[in-house]
Amino acid sequence: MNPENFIFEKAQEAIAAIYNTNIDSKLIQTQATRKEFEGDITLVTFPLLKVSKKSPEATAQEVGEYIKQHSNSVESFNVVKGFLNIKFSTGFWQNIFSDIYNANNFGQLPPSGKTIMVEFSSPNTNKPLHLGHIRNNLLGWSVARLLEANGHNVMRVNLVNDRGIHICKSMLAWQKMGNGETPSSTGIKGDHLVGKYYVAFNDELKKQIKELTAKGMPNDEAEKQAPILKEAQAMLLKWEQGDKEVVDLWKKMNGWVYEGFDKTYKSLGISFDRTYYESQTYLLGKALVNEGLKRGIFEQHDDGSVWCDLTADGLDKKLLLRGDGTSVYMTQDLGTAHQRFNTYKLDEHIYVVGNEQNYHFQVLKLVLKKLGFNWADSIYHLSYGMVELPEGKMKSREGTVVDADDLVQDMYSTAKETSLALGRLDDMPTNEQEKLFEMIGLGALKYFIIKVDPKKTMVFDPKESIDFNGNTGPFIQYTHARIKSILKKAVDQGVKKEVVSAELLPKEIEIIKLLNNFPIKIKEAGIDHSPAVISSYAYDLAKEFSQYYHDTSILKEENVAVKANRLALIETIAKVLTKAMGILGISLPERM
RNA sequence: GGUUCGGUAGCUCAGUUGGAUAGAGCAACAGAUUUCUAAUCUGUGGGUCAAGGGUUCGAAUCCCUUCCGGAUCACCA
Repeated sequence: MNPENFIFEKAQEAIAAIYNTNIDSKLIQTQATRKEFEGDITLVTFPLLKVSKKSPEATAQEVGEYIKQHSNSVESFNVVKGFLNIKFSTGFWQNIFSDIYNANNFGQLPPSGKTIMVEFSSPNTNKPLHLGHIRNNLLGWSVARLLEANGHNVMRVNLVNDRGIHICKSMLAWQKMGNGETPSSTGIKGDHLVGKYYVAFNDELKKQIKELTAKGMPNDEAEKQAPILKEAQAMLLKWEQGDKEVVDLWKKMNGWVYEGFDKTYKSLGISFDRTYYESQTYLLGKALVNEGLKRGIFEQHDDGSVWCDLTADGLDKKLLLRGDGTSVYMTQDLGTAHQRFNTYKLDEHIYVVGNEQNYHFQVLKLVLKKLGFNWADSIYHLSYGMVELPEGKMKSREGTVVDADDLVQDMYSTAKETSLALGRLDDMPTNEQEKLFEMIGLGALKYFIIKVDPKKTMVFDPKESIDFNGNTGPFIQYTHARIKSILKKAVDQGVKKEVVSAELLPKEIEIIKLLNNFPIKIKEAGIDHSPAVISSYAYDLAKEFSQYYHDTSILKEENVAVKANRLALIETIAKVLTKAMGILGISLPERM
């Protein structure tokens, strides 16, 4: 029995008995008792005054007395202003503790039967991943884990933007000045090599624009007339016509990029159930639009282009098909959403995409709704803010973009340095050490990013994120490792661990409360799609343990029963921490 | 300008359906340790919750206005 449920029932019972009336269950408001007062849970009596027709204090007193008399789980109660603080008996907490200790896979909610698709990452194949992508990937990944903990069947998908003018830019630059360079001939990672030529293209473009304006051409005209841009556009046309030479080059260079991406994903601990490519999906949605046009939902302009009028909904008119019949971004997204909901019978579809596309998703849902698809309401845009550096925004032009691979490497090096300096890993084989440094470095990075509310613009300070103290991933990892080590020692000593009916310290009750909250937190976080809830929970739990351990050196305890109880408690903490760390993606290798 | 999301300690961030004296970490200062891993723990200082008004027993939280910042408003994706 949960404390909340208990009070909920008892309070209703009490009010029915004392005031002879049934009240709306919404009026029963509980909260955890604040630390400065005695008690475990608090009933707020202000909403009850209408029924009791008495002062807050008197009402609290009456309800408290009733509950105390009619339950042996309540040890005592006190009244402060309008707040009724109730303290449970030790036995009550022991029961809860015992239930959690014996539960299998605590924190894993029962199967919901729902299938949820999470689309995230969605890179372009013309340049390597950077810090912004990292936020996207980490969010997508942990939301997927979180939803799995909620019992849903989750599909992780990636939609790679592998076509379009920007890809042709890299291709053209490589053709012109690449001298046949390949990742293997240069030793450069494929995505970085292609990115290099994307930059080269832009440099050349800038140069040509400058030359044209020097000859007297207006700037905006020059931007359109630059020969290299014309060439890129011609290349795109050739690609669309299936020109063999262009398509082969496209395949070759994209192949390099995919190899590079695979490495980056692997280093982040991320994978997908399915990868979609825009080159294969960009024609989807046309039929949908044409059907909508036939049904009079959309309108056609004189040039043949098709639009959806959303002005009645406070938005603008949105283009769905160009005059020449070719599709735009929106067309494709309409089509892929339709296809995915049909194929996989999705109950929900989450898109992890930056907040610069808020408008796009607003329109997407609205247009689908207009087409009569009720599942449009099951689309959720998990929108996240930009990542900035302490010195300001990242700007590719100024070279202040933080590259994903560099960052992961940096985190690894720092983790290694710090860990080795402590000199406790001397007996660990080198390959295990490497694995460990990876997870610590990555744990720092992941936790630092996930703990921030997604919709906020965040500042990423590399120095702060690799701190190992305080509210950080490594602190949680370390605490977890510490508990494991204590438990191992206990096993070596042949000490028992079991839940026994011993007296509980206040700190222990606090920990049991926290543990008991875990499934509630999972559910709450799942509804909001917010893994940040889990990160702060994990930190609280780790911190509680640290304080607890500091106060009660467990292995030194002489009373056998108390010792067994304490070991059972910290084993439960480890269990919950393991689950939480799994959701955050910061689990350590077993050995540690 | 329209739409939209933010603004909480010096810095980075929490803050539950509106509840009691708004919390962590970092940084600063002062302490603790016969421990399993000190990557720890305790304490101190630090706040006009952007500003003003409203709703009510009660507001960082809900409503309105203003100020500041981001994003967006393409036949790009």
